[in-house]
Amino acid sequence: MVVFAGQGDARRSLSLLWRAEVAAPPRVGPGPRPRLSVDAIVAAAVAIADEEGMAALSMRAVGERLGRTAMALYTHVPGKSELLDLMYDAVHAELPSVYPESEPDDWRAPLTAWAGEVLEFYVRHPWVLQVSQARPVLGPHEYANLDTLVRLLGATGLPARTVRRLVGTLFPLVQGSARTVADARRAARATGSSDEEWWAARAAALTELVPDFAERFPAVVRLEREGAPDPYPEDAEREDLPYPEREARETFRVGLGVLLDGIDAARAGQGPATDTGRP
Amino acid sequence: MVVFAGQGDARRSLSLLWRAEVAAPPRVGPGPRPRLSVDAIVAAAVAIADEEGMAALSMRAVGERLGRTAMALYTHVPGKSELLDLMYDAVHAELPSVYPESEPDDWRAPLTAWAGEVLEFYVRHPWVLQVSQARPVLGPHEYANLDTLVRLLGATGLPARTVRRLVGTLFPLVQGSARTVADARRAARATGSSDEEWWAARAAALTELVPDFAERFPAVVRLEREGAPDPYPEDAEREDLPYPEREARETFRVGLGVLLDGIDAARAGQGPATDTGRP
DNA sequence: CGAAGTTACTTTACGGCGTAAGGAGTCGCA
DNA sequence: TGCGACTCCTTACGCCGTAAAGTAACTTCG
Repeated sequence: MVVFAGQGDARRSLSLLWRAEVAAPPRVGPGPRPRLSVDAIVAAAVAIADEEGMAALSMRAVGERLGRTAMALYTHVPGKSELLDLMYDAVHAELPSVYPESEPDDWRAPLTAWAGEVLEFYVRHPWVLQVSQARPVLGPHEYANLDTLVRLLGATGLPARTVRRLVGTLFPLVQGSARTVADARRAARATGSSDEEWWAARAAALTELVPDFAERFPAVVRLEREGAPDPYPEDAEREDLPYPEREARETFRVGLGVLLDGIDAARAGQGPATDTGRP
Repeated sequence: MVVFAGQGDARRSLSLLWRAEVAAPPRVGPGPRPRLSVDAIVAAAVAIADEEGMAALSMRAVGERLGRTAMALYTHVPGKSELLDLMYDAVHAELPSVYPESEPDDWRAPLTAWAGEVLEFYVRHPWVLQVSQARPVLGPHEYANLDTLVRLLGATGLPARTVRRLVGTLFPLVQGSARTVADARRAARATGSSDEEWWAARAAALTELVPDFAERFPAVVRLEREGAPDPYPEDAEREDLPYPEREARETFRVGLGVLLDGIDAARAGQGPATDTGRP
């Protein structure tokens, strides 16, 4: 009728994402009372993805969990990819937005806390790392988290251009670590022995098929021999964790520390590496 | 018959991955001459993934491209996931292993070159970033690339433990940037205007549905206003590239630079952030 | 030289997936 | 009271990975 023609798709997705913000008419009109809701669908889908992984997430599975058929979902949600967007944004609501500074002008502690919080978040919901971000989701809770990070990075005093680029650096770092931690945790859950068997079979076959491995990849072999040892005293608090996960978390700590050191260097010099205008 | 019972799976996968190394009997025996080969199958699969993306990669599609049926592949390859492993390792053969130093003891230039090379590699084969690494592939070319990185990092003089952790930091960084560059490039290919339309519809719907966006996410809004401008003189060489890709590449450069600055700091101090043993 | 055995590939089929199309039942309102 | 809007269900289509069984090509052995 009026001018809105054609853009229905973007509007539909976005109004679902921001549905809490839009004043919800308190349900009138004809038709049977709905026994399903967007929130219930999203919650069921998230539960499946959390418990059984992304591969087990199907429209039929979500419907079954709610005691409905798969097709019933399509009344409330345009399709699976939009449902994924909704799941993605919904879980991001778990992330806090306030990170106290331990002392005035302390940007490092809040940033570290933010990264740690996001790491735990990804480990709780590893499927989030598999949601394609080819086109951004643009939901409220993702924006809130982004806003938080930008605010914390702003405290470094670095120019907006640099902040923008550090955002694009911090996210992959945390995500990469989260993937490793999540994998370590999954491997630890897998019957314990069966996973070791897998590795044993793999290693045996490798040494048999590639007897000259050590000569061909000396650096890797040396690293595996020298790089792995002694859990650090600091991790005593975490002694409950299995070794691979401790390793992964330590990698995260070190990587983040190095990056923050680099930010510090950029701050001090106002940026040999960040300001690209040569003198 | 003999002792090898049970472990056939790992052996099968690994001997396929390392098949070039294993002395190939020059084909004798009965039966029709094979018109298909592992290499041909892997090449066809890689071509499909490169050209049409991971979603278009199906056993039927690979078979069709080779003028065979899908089931014909199963004579040469155990299944789709093993084929993915083979594709993954095959393309890694493109990565060089020698990165010259510009001057003696220069670890920074080779590392930067390595990261750049790997970035271009991921941009050429973005589907590689979608191959699940829950269990490592353990192929020869992946090992070669890993060995190269470890060697280059070894030149920093940092202890093996730290090197090990930096490996786990550098890969996600490059992969994250590669994802962004690849997305930017794909967006640029998509008819040009249609992608802008998508954004326009999105933005219009957003401002309509969330009129108080600027008040709720002030940091994000400020960043978008201030962080985006002026392409740098250094990028003149790249003036051919569309703006989003230039942005993504600049993010990569800056992020990597900051991380290398952090490594430099760790080297200088032998590590406030990397050596975790408190004094 | 022919039968037997091995191998490469095809055909058919099964149970999954996302979702289009159409039908059945429930409710508010004219 | 009945119309129209609405929720949910049934059925069906064309994809997917791959198991099972059949066919034809080829070497080897009797």
